[in-house]
Amino acid sequence: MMNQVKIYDIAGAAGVSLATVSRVLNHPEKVKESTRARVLKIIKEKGYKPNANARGLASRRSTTVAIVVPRITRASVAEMIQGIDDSAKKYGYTLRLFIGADTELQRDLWGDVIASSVDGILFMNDEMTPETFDLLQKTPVPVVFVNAISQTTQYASVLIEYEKCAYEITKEMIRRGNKKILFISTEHKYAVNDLKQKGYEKAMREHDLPVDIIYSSGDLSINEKDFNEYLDKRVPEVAMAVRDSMAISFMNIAMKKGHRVPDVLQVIGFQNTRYAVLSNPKLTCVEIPIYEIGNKAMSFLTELMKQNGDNSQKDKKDHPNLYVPYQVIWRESTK
Amino acid sequence: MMNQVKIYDIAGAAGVSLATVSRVLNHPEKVKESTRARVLKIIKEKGYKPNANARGLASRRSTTVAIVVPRITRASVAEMIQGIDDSAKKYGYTLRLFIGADTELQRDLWGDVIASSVDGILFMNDEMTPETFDLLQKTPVPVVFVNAISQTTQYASVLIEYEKCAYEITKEMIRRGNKKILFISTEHKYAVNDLKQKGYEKAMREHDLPVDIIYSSGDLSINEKDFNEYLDKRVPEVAMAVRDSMAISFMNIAMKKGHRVPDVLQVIGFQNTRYAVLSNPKLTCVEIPIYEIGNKAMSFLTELMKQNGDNSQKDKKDHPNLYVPYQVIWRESTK
DNA sequence: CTGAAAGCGCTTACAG
DNA sequence: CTGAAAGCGCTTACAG
Repeated sequence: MMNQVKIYDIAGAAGVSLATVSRVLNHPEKVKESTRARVLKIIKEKGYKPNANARGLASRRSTTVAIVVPRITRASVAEMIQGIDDSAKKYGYTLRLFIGADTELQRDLWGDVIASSVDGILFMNDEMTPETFDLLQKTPVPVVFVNAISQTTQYASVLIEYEKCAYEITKEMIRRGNKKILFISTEHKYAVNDLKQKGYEKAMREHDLPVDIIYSSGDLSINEKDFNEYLDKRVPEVAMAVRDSMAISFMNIAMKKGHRVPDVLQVIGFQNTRYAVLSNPKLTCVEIPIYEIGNKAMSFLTELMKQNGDNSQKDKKDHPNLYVPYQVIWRESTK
Repeated sequence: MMNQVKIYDIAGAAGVSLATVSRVLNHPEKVKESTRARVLKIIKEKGYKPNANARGLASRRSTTVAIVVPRITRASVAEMIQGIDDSAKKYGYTLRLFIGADTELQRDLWGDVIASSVDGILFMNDEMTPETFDLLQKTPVPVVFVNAISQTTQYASVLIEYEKCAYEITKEMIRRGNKKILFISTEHKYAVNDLKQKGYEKAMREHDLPVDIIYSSGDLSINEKDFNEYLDKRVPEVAMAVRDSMAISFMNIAMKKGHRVPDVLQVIGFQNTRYAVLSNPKLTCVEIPIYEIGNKAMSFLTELMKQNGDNSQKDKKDHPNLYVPYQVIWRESTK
């Protein structure tokens, strides 16, 4: 086991006090050019890195942010984290990862987040029970919602305009002459899926077309059962699902029943995961720029953290939602 | 901004010293039943959580482990992290996430890992340059390789027996009467893919069958080009790819060229991601129990961390690889 | 521009 | 079983 090099070692080797070494790292402009260079050289030679715990404790800034997600295996989470990480690196922040949904948050997880003394929180959970809201209120550091909505203007959200987006693509399919348009959503209520549904319904109603929605599980085998039953009764002209995986699952089952895609049935997904390109035919879908969302959320959080440091007494101001542009990727599952 | 409750507040409210509060949390058996209950009650009421930085600094144990991965968006990483997290929760550990490949490790990232004073490291990177090995050697906390190989017995690896696994499935396809078996690997060298290839080659040679390997990119559009070119020349009876996504991509292209799967061409992937179930036909593949691998790696790491605390002077012992059982999931892409 | 000193919020021998 | 005290490795007013 190595002895890690400490700030004392650097100070000793450079012939200065600890304070100076610390300043070289944290306020370089306050140190004379020549001594700064000398100290820096030794820091490099010895490979010195200040202990994050000690630094965090003394400065009350940990340059660490927490990512809080309900599940890490959700299709979009990994890429979002990649976006967050790239931005975090740019600003010199390090990441802590907390995985858990509402119930875990209630129990202990949020306490762990706070105790870890992060400087800010990226919150990706979409269930906002009153209890969770309460926890958020007691949180001493800024929180940004990432691809989720905060339901209050007190917290910033970074996401796309889901309602508008679903509205527009539905309208476009109507314009192309389709009337029987199915909307496939999740059984479990997610705020963002509700928004998509609202957009779909609005477009359908504006054209006096019948709203047709099924709610299914995130579990593929349950999906298959539900979709089989549905397709035994009728075949829509267009099926639009809140997730790529559900769209593809629906498409595969319809094709097995002999309905040709896109001739008879057209299928549209949401997200543009890799699934969309690996499906056969390739899936048309709304591309959610999830990397961008993560990236932007992190950089916005750095701004809030800066303010939070400057004037912690100032009362919380309202934060608008930040919208990231989306686009539709037309592929083989539509004509 | 809330004032976080400190250990002093608890001590004050309970009418005991800080030391006692601390003991209640860390060595409850050393505290009298009645005072323990009283302190615990107040801790709960006030929602007290010890500051992780301070605790880490004072105890030299942060109950935090680092996950180090080259990319978070790799197909298997999310599920592995889920496995790690579930185990970490059980043992009371918290996670830090460091994303970066070999070059970033060299530059700064490994230094960040060390500075964050984690108690242990879960290392998932598959490039082990001599420089990286050097960094590992200087690391003051235990390291466990997760679904990667350490190339030295000094570090434990948790993974499956890739070579054996590829050997056996190749042999099985030979037994079923196939002779033209293609192996599809990545352009970029990954140690685990080399193992798979070795197993494939061994089986082929044992039966005097010609080894046929193509190396392609992880990028799907480049894949498609490579696979198109290959298929213009010949069609194998079996194609086996190191990743599900490559297998599916190959399968889709072959089908577009009119080769029926599985009648003419059979396809096998590695991993058993969700892609495998969303493909049409559904993909046969070797299931890598990636969740289990993460889970087991974390629990093994806790053991090493315990030892590391007990006797940090003891010299490093050799650690064997820990193998997790795999299985083949036969689906529609084979007959 | 630099150093001595206090303090961040804990834990842990050491006494008693 | 409990408390007073030292110390973990830093940062940051405060003097000079």
